[in-house]
Amino acid sequence: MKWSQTLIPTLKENPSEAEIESHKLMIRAGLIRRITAGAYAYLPLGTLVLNKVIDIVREEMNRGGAIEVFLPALQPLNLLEESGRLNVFGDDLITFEDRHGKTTALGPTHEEIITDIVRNEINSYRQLPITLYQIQTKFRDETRPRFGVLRSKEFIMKDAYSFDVDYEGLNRRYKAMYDAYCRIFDRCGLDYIVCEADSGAMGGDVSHEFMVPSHVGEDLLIRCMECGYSANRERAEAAPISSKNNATLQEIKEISTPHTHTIQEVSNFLKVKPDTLVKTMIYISDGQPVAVLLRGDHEVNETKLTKLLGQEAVALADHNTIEHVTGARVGFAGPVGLQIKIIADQAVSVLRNFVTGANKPDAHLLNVNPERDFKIDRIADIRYVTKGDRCPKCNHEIDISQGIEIGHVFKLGTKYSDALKAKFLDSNGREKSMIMGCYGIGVNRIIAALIERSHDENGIIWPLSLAPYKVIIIPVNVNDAAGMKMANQIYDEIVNVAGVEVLLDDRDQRPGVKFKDADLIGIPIKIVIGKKFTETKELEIKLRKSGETFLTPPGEVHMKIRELCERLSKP
RNA sequence: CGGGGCGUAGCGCAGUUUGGCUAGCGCGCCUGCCUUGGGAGCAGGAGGUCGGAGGUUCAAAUCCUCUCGCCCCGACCA
Repeated sequence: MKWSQTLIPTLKENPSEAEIESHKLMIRAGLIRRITAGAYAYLPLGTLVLNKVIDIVREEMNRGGAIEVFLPALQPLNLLEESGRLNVFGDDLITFEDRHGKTTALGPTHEEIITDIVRNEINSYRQLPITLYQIQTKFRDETRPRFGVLRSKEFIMKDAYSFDVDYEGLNRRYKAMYDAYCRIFDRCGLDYIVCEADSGAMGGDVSHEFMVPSHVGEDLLIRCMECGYSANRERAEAAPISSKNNATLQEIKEISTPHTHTIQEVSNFLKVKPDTLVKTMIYISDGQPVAVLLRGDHEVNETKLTKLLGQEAVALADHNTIEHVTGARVGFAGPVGLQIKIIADQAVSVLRNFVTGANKPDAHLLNVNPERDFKIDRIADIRYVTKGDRCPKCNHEIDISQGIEIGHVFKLGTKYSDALKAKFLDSNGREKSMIMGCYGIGVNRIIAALIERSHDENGIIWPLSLAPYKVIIIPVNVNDAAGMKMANQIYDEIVNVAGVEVLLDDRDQRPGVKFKDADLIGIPIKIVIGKKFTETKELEIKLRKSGETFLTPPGEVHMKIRELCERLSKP
């Protein structure tokens, strides 16, 4: 492609709309333009990169045994009602009314659609297993689109769904997809971490997230640098806190604490650290209030709590219920004297002589101790891991960092096949629910995540596999006939080499402009026809990433390019 | 949805507090000259309903009311 023939609108200055590097660079390099909040247009360069990613995803999904389909973005509400997810998605769902008054949604994901197809078309174990996937635009009315294509209202996703006759089959399918994901991200040149994740609103039991470590990531990664344990925030566990606390039990004492509602206020008022306080939170589970005890510096993990209580969801009790149950305003609840079930976090169970609310207005209790002063009904891990916690596997100190989620694989089990009655007859003629898995990749996010990890002060640094063009030819002076002739000759040669896309910067611009632009758009290999060519008839080949430079006679250029491409495509 | 900020030329911004504007600056764009190894120089030029609507005033980018859009923090988020 010749630069003058395409549209690559580069910008010298940073756009005011962008906050993070990848977003700034995608705009400056002319990959994307914002059309409205959370929706971006891909310009020619961005489209080329997008297609590179899609090609890789498609190849590896096919290799992993998945079969491509293409589902509609328009979805009827009744299927979402049937699966019970209409409420789950709530306001995130983008809907509209058609001319007949029927409400239709723009698909946020496609479990229901694919399950509907499969339940209609597959009836026998003989037709299973099967994994179907598509690459489609998804729509979610994000409360706050952010960071360019990292969180947008409209985004491209590769989503795959597997259907098996049993869990052994699901495990094989899961492994095949997991492996395909590794190949995809490897080929994209991404550094990624696989971490255990909770399956969240998707349902199901086991799941893994593929994360790219980045300080702009919106997810927290809990990792052990010693043994490799990694999990997301919802899922991560900490090693139990040692119970070797031999402190003598002190006498319980009530103390006046006017207007101290929060842990911080109590902590300041009593001049004690938050980790010697215990907070008592009243939750509603199955319609009944339960008390949840946490150390003052810890936060409740509602995902763990929900699972522990065996509920679909739990919620904090409202103020009236709290006052009714505890006899005091919010902020003064404590376990002593409570008539409801008490669940204590493991970290609380090993504390001695701690401070709690007194279940009276403006009062707290000092030197509270379990067993002596109240009874714990259940001890469990119900909190988020925090700094200072230790690895549950090897007890090394845990590391907490941020990451961008680029892929997620779930074992769904029968959540959707039960809800939507996707059943088959097994070899004994018995009807069974299909065992499902689902597997997603954020295609746009791969691009943004890659740029976050691979850029310098001059611009993007593409890996060969995603580069919109592998080679850029820069004739330093387009008015120099000999140089231009050579540029065109080299262009013709390389353009015919399979798989080596080349861009010829034929603009009548000063060399500085062309060099800056070439660096900005991140083309891996640069061929410069300038001073050296005039002097010695040699061409200069320079690598974007390392800055390495080679001088090559024109006759050997295409061999050299081949060689460099081979070298650069190795990890 | 709560809190904060911003809408002035394609992009980045000044001017708004204290009304006087025929609205300015840098980049980009167009023409010519000159220049050609890291975002050159000179000269000339085009480009604006100051987000929109209404109001106050002799006079509004500037003050008031409403409205639309965008960004940031939070809440939210397979």
